Amino acid sequence: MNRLEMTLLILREIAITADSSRRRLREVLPEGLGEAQFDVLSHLTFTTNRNETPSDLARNFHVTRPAMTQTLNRLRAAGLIELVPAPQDGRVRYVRLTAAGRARHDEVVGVLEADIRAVSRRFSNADLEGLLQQARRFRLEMEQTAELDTKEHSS
Amino acid sequence: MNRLEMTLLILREIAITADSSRRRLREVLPEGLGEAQFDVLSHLTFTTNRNETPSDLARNFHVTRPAMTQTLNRLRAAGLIELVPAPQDGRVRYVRLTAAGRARHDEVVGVLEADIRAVSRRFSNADLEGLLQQARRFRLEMEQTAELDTKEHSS
DNA sequence: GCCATATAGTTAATTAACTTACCTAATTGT
DNA sequence: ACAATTAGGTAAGTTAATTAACTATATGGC
Repeated sequence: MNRLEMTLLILREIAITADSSRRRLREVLPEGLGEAQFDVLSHLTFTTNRNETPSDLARNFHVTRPAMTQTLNRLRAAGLIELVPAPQDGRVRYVRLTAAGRARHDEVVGVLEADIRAVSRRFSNADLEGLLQQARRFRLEMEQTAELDTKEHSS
Repeated sequence: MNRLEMTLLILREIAITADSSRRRLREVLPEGLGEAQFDVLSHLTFTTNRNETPSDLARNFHVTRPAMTQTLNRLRAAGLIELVPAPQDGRVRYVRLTAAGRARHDEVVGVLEADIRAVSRRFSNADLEGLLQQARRFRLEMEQTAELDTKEHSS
């Protein structure tokens, strides 16, 4: 088996795993909280007080700004985030997680934690560390290749 | 960093990588061929002459039968698959890849191959083999945990 | 200072890919 | 022979995305 074939198989495993965890997340999400919304909520819990704007989030998640507007609207309607105006720039709004938003996120994570813990128990510390390192390297190489592609396309 | 945290980070890397490759696929897909359709096409190229039914495919992809009906309808409308009636069972139809379907699939794969090759070149044979093995093991443990969850739910 | 241009955000319309609820036809087990 | 299961499909609705077009604010060159 050559490297091309192995890389294809690695991508397949990654796709299946991502799909599987995605499916589990969907089962656990409460009524009215969609996947895209949870992803943003989750991101915000890691980056509080960084004054992120809707545009920043759109870039971060690789979606268009209207897509992010829609996601943020739903989160705001549910009271899970707030948009506060930026003092220096009248165009800009900062996205802020509310207490309710943080609570809702933590509920979901609480349910998922049991599953993730069950998986983590099957591996040694060293195995997890190795996999994490390799997976991260693989991801970085992928993104670098993707960048080259987009630059080619724009030329 | 404990095992739970490492597992979370691994899942994050996997999610990002899957998303990235998905995005690249979307860029490459020709007008009128959606992701779900390509996935089915791709699956069929690996399993020709196995007499798979729409139900089989729905199970395989973890989607409902109406979802698969829709995907197959589009593929059939584009002439990329055929549904042939099963001789022994009047309810069943077998899904068959057409020559046009195989050709369309191969075109897309041809474009993607350059990218995958670029990534594969950055890794040693041993690294890829190690990552593949670990990624597969991780996937299997995930699926096993997911199975337990669904059984709990049905009891 | 003024205007061209870029940037932030939004609205409207459309699409892909799902879901659930419900229906029909064919098969199977007792 | 007939009740229950299975294969397939229709209809209607949802989520998350897209592109096109709009408004409002900011900025850089002359």
